Amino acid sequence: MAEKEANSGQPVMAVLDLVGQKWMLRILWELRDAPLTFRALRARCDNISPTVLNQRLGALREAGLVELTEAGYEPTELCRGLGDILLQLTQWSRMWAATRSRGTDAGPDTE
Amino acid sequence: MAEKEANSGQPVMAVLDLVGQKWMLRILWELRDAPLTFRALRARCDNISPTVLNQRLGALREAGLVELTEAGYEPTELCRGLGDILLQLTQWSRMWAATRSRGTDAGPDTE
DNA sequence: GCAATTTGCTACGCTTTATGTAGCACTCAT
DNA sequence: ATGAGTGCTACATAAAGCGTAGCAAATTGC
Repeated sequence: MAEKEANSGQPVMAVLDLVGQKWMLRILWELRDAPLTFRALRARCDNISPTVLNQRLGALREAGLVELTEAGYEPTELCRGLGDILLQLTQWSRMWAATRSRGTDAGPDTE
Repeated sequence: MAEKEANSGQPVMAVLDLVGQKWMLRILWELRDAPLTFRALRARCDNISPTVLNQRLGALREAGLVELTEAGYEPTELCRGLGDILLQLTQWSRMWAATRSRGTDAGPDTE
């Protein structure tokens, strides 16, 4: 089916707006495995500024994608599908990196 | 923790850095179907500033994900897998939007 | 009780990035 | 030559992010 709807109002636009923000994908990706405390998550995210981290987490919580439990911040069940997509992104990135290194010879591959 | 500063060298980190930039996902998403000229792409992206658009396109071209042909900017074959992932993101976003719209008052979370 | 530690999170000054308008150099059709 | 299209740049302004410091609350140990 052809998607010819107007861009405005489309769900994907909201998602792109949300997830397209800086650090957003990284945050979700870091939470993919286990819950992390605010500080641990911050440390994983290259010591992102706590101001921004809190803004992002606020947006994610409001979007119902992340929640703060006793164990720390963790993705909700609703976020699971998004996590799968991020996993595919990870897999694709390996292929992409391999193709890249063939062209520019960026060096050894750690994974 | 399994990985630490080795994150910096992981392919997925490079991808997250690249596509995690503002407008990046949107640009790739707008190019999903047909090639677009610089100006058309700009118009689709809510009239993004040409400065930023050019920066992003430069990064995408350098990454081998987008190229400028006679028809305009279009994703490369290498970008195809990424496009599929974005398509899944689109599908997921519909489910997400649906859950959101009926979940505003049906949430067990009370604050 | 009291101090030390850890939690989520905020304040604030500074730097980086994005915005928006205008316009350049070029190509092509008229 | 003129006009309209192209990709792209300059520049001043506004917004966003950064990084350090620190707060209030909860927990732990003594």
